[in-house]
Amino acid sequence: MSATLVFKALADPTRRSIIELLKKQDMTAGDIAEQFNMKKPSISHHLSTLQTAGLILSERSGQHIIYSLNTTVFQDIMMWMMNVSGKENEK
Amino acid sequence: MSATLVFKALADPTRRSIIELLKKQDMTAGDIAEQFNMKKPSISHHLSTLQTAGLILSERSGQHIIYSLNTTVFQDIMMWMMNVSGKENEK
DNA sequence: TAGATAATTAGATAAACATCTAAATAAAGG
DNA sequence: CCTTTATTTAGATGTTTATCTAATTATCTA
Repeated sequence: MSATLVFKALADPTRRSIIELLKKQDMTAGDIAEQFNMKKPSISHHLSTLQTAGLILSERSGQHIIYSLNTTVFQDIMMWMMNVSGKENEK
Repeated sequence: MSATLVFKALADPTRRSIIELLKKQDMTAGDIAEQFNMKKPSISHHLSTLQTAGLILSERSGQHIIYSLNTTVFQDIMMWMMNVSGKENEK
C-alpha cells in the first residue's frame, strides 16, 4: 500500500465520485463512464489510477469489466490519519 | 474544507513527513526545513500548501513563524472515508 | 469468421506541480 | 539606521497529470 498513490488517487473529484458510485453497487466501466461528462478513455484512465492505488478491483465478465470497491485500503489510510491526528501531543 | 485540496496536500511524501513532525511538536519554518534535504523556499511552499488545505496553522513569534497541526480537518476526511468504506452495501 | 460492442492503450497537448536560485519582506539587535 | 536572521515571493525549468481523438484488443453473436 503506497500512501502517495492512494492520496493522489483520492485528490481528483471525478475519482472520488467513482468511489461513491461503487459504494452503492458494483458497476461496469461503461456504466461508470455514462455518469460523467467525459469521454470513456478518460474514465478508463481514472479507473486505472484507482486500481493501481488499490482502491478498486476489477473482474471481466464477458465483454464487460465490472469494478468494485476495495475497502481494505481505506482502513489503512484511516489508521495513518488517526495516528497523526491523535491527541497524544499534550504540552 | 475542500477534500481535493486536502488529498492533494497529503499526496506528497515531504508534506506527510512535515505533518508527522508537527504531530510531535510545534516547530518553526526553519526547524522544519532543517529536517529535509531540500531548500527553504521549497519547504515554505509545502507549508503554504498544507496551510491552504487547512491541515496546519501558523503564528508569527518575532522573527520566527511557528507551525502547528490542525487536527479538525483530519476528522472531516476520516468521516468521508468511513462513509465510503462502510459496510452498508450488502447484496 | 465478420460485424458490433466494450474497454483499453497510444499519442498529443495544455495545465498543474515540485524544485531551484534570486529577490523581497519582516523583525531583532547593535 | 544598518546588518543579520528568518521566511516568503517571484520567476524559471523539468516532470507529472487530465483530457482528448484515434487506434487496438477482447468478446459476443449472427
